[in-house]
Amino acid sequence: MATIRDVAQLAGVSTATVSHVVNGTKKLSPETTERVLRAISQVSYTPNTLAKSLRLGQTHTIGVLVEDIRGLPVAAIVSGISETLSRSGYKTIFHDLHLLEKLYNQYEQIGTYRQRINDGAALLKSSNVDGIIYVAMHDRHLDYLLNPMDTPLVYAYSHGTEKDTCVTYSNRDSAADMIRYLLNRGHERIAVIAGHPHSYPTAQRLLGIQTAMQQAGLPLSSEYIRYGDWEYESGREQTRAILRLDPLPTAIFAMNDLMAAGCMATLQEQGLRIPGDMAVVGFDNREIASYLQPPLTTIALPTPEIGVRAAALIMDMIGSPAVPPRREIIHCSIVERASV
Amino acid sequence: MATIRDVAQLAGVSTATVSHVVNGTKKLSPETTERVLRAISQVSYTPNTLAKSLRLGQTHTIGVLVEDIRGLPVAAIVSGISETLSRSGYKTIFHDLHLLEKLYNQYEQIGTYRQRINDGAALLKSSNVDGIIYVAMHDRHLDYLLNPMDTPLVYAYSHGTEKDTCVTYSNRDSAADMIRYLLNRGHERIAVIAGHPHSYPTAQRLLGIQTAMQQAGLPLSSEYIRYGDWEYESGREQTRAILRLDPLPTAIFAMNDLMAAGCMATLQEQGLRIPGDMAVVGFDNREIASYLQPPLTTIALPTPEIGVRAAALIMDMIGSPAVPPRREIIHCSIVERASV
DNA sequence: CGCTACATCACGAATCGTCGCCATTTGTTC
DNA sequence: GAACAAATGGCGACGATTCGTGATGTAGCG
Repeated sequence: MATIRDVAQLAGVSTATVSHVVNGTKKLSPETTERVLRAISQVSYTPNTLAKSLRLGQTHTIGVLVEDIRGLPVAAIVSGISETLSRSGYKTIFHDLHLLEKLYNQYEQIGTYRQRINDGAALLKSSNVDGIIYVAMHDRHLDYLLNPMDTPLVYAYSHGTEKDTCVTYSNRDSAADMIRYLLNRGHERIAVIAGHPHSYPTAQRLLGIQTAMQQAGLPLSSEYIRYGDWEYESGREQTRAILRLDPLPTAIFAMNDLMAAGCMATLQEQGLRIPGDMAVVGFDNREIASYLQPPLTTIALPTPEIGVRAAALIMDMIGSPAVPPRREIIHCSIVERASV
Repeated sequence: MATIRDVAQLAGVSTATVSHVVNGTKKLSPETTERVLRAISQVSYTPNTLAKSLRLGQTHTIGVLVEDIRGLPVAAIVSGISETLSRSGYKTIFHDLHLLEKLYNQYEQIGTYRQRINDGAALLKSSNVDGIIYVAMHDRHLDYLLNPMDTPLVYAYSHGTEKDTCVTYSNRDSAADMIRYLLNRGHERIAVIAGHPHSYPTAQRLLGIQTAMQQAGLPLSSEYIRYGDWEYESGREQTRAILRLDPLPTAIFAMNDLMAAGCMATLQEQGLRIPGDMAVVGFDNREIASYLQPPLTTIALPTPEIGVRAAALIMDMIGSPAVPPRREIIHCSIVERASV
């Protein structure tokens, strides 16, 4: 590999001059510039990033710390991050925490979680990244990224604490939007299959649902709210319970597509037609939503946008480290299919 | 940040000695070692990776060049790569080519594909990676990674040329396995919904299917082989065509889960029961397979293993660059569900 | 014409933090 | 006292940037 010295020698100038030509740091006479440029292309010189970084103390590299890339939203967010970063000449160093592994979910080895996260952050820091983006779907790990960072940090999807910069989506407003969508189509008795009762998204979405119902002057009886665990099977169970309600709702809002799928299967087993006898909507817009029969109307997570914004924010923070924390909340959109 | 010089000064030794303690490069007296170690923890010294890499010409970093992280198998492979790499102390620098974008599929801007891929490779090389893993689902871009690499290169999932090192899965044997599986359950008339007629996986899988049928001494009439385009809708179309066959097959083997889903939907619309009237199997084991009614029996891609092996190979190649190209083919397994 | 003043342009050398060759010191043994 | 082993230190190199400075040319002015 050719070095700056080779170029300097060939062009008959000093390395300083070559550096200035490459970086446009100083005005140089046209002839010199020309000569250097020719030399550069002759030996096909590329500046050594390592040397540059060592000297400058900047690597133009962002660490992306990821809960688990196998999580769909995570992959889509990383996609947005990666694109934005590389457009601006930043490199992405990727570290997967593998937090979705069955093993760890089962045993809830909190200590191990914390250790993995902090080790990951340490690894990234030891790679001299200019900033870190933490991408996680679950908020329960958030506390673990504890030690105050000297490196700029942005949370993508998850929230961090009030003092952190984050980019996420709106649980409340999206749920409210969906309710209004159903209301506009004449559904007044709406049952809800919520997620885990104590989880943050469940609470927020419920809030949005209540708000929207109240604004419409409609009651939301607690019998119409059933709690699942985000899994397919719980969608089935809760639907069976809903079918024992009297009067029956005309629409069911499941808080994710998996439970919506379970709901639809149960409904159809009972001989109910969708959307004729019962409308069903979901949340997440996972792949499965478009392949259900009928295709499911649901809420699309703004995953690429989250990535794009997170990348933009981290680059801002590197430019001016003293900016106050920002919290961006991106709106979700409703994907209309055929289940309403 | 503390440097090696700070440690040396505090411990009253030379930087060379500190270096030897840190890297275990030379035998040193226990007292000196002890003293240095204490100094290290006192100033909480961490070797500067950048300086080390510059000096040694090795970054302990692997570039992962990815077709598009939003592709499911790609994400799972990257997951395996990342885990294996970080276990061995390697860092992953990630570059997404975004090749799944609608825009580019529509216009087939070949020039742009090639440019993206080569730019990506150049970017990684300019980051001084020790090796590159190229992860792509489609083989049609393979030619584009043209310029002979001075950097070790492994293809994961896709194949490269004969002279390249790659890790992939077995199309032929897996398809043959699936046929035998059906045969063993008494199905003798098996229809196939293949992918694009000229694609590599289609050809290979067809080969496997023919072999297995021949070995069983059964005919495979060309009428029983229909070509789709890997998409859901084509699964529906080809199933309609299959239903006009006489005699009707007793099982349908779709070459991916999406087409299998379309197939099942059409079958059920026609009042056929699965697996009672017709067995259906797929290929890929995408998420959707487990949520179909009935859950789909299919072939699971060994995606994490591909990643793990690719990572292992690239590390081998860095250790001894002169090893001849290796081609590893990993077996797929059948995931039994309820559609047979 | 001769001298100073001032741009303009390019260079030298130090610096970033680490490692490894080679040399030197110290201690041991015959 | 020579020979040798063990332990440690000095110093340059990796490749690029940057500050201060020197060389050169030109204009202005008495």
